[in-house]
Amino acid sequence: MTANLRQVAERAGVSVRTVSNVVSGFPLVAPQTRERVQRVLDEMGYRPNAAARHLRGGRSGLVALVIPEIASPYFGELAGHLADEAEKRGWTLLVQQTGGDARRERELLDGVRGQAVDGLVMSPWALCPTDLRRRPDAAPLVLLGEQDADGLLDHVVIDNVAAARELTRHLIETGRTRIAAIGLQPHLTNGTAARRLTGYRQALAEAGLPHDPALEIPVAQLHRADGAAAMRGLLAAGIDADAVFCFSDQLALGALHVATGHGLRVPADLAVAGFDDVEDGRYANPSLTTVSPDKPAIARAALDCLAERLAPGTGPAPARHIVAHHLEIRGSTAG
Amino acid sequence: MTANLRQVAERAGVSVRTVSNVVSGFPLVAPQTRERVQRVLDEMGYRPNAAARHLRGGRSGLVALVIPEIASPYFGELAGHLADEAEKRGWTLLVQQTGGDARRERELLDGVRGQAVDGLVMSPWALCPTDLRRRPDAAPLVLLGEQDADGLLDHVVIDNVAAARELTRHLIETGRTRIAAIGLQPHLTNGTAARRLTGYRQALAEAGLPHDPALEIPVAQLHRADGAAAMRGLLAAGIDADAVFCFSDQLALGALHVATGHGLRVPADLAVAGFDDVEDGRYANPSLTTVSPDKPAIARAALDCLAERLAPGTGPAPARHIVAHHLEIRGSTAG
DNA sequence: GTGAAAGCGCTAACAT
DNA sequence: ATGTTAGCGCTTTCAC
Repeated sequence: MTANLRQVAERAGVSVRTVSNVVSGFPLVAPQTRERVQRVLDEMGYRPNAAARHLRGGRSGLVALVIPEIASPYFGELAGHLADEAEKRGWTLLVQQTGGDARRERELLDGVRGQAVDGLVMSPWALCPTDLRRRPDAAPLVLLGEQDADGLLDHVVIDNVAAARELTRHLIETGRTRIAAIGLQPHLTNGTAARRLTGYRQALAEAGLPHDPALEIPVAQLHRADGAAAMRGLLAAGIDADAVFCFSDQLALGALHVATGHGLRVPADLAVAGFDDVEDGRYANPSLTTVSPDKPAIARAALDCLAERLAPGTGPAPARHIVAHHLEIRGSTAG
Repeated sequence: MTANLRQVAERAGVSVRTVSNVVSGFPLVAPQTRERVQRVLDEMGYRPNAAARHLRGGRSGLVALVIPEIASPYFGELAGHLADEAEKRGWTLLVQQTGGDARRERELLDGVRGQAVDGLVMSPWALCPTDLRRRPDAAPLVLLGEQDADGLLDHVVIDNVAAARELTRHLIETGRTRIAAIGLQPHLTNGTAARRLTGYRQALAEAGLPHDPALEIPVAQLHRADGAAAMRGLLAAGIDADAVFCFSDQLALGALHVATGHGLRVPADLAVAGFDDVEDGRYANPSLTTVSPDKPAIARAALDCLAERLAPGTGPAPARHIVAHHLEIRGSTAG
């Protein structure tokens, strides 16, 4: 076992109290005592025991990231930023996967194992705001993505309506008129897809383009396979789209793969655009036009939010935190 | 605060001991008592306090994944499998990023914040086996990737030499004779790239093909950008390769992007192959031939290894755990 | 400026 | 089969 306070105290000939003071930087210690204690501390390679601190003080230094799956590129990139930001604040990030399953989301919210975390950053798919709020004296929670829970829960988002409208407008400006939208998720409580659809429809309406329900394609998940399936469906149905706007880069990469395999030239015959700006998109052939959310800012906003809730006092009311985004125009729409 | 054992005991009219027995499933409790206590437990929504358990028993239920970056698709997919496997064993996975930096690797090994974990799964880039072994009474450690540390440290690997040889042989069998290898990393302590190079050279030698140092390209990192840069260098130097074997899918996707952008037809003019079988590769245009390591098996092997070290007794000597792989032949080499 | 000691919630050794 | 209690390592209140 590693040395504890009592052992250090004995060796340094002082009390546990004094050693604790030195370790925690408490000011009222004689400089000479401090120095001697510090030397013993170093000699013995003292490390504060996290469990004891946690038991005593109530803080574990752990923040949980609760997401459908870490293997998804978007969540992977986000997790990277969150881990970095957490580190800066003296926290450590822990990952819990839900697979988008309601029971698992509930379990993790209630803290089956997460009980020992100081806060949660969660991207819910199956639980609605009402469910999410039902958690007696639990750790602070901040949500990622649209939730229709303004004022009830903290959540970090980009302006999905505006972003989808901008991207659709870009497609229209480059001459496309038959623009499909792939990625509706009517089965999810998470309102992100719905907002993107709204932005898409707004841009069409603004341009005076007709709105064709046959061009709005739902998907089961946001994986490449789902985008591929949607594209195959579009082609099989003989629907003559000249652009597809996918609600995630993964969907777009799947669609791009199928379109190219079908002999379509992108972007000449068909423009393809995505959402998220994950690294895969940049190196696709052709590289993918997409909406780029400011991911480091999302990570910062989420952790700032938790930090505020953990600070003494109740902090501000739960809010919708909007983070910047920009359009990243690349070869798949503007070759 | 949530209810504790004492409060439950009072309400149920028994001692803490009995409640503890019920919670932990200790057999010697009268069925009738057990039932009554369980009811109170449920009523009060009792949750064991992780910090107290940890302080008392020494187990935190946490396993740290220490890797260069979680945003990399390979590590993302692996993290997903590790999180699932950890969950099955009652562990929670925590992520620590090193950026491949030696000081940071050292820090995390010594447990700056990781001190409270039951074990570490690490992919070292900067520290050598000697450094890795220098850690007094720390948590069990299992390494991912080649380490030249047989018998000294537990590590989980695939047979990189064989895998690289098989892939190179496949390229030769499809008629390629000028095969470049992209991904040498002479600056890393991690011997993975070196073994893949060995396998590549063996296959060339077996086929009686000359070995050309100009075709062996080192890279700084394993990102798509590095693969792209290497491919650009190859083209700029006017080197007439008919295939490139990249030591990661990320490198291959970068190379593919540049080759295609240069007007090369893949695989007709140039075959491109990768390593890792990450999902991006499957949906690339054309889809990427690659070596597919059994990632779920890697996750299982790593955690089995930690579990053995944590079990009472010292367990078997540190060993090299070899996991299966197979060749995944796709359009980028065999269109 | 420093020491003594209580107590966070749990497990397990020791009693009965 | 169940009750009592020491003690894990730390922080902090209360004394001096």
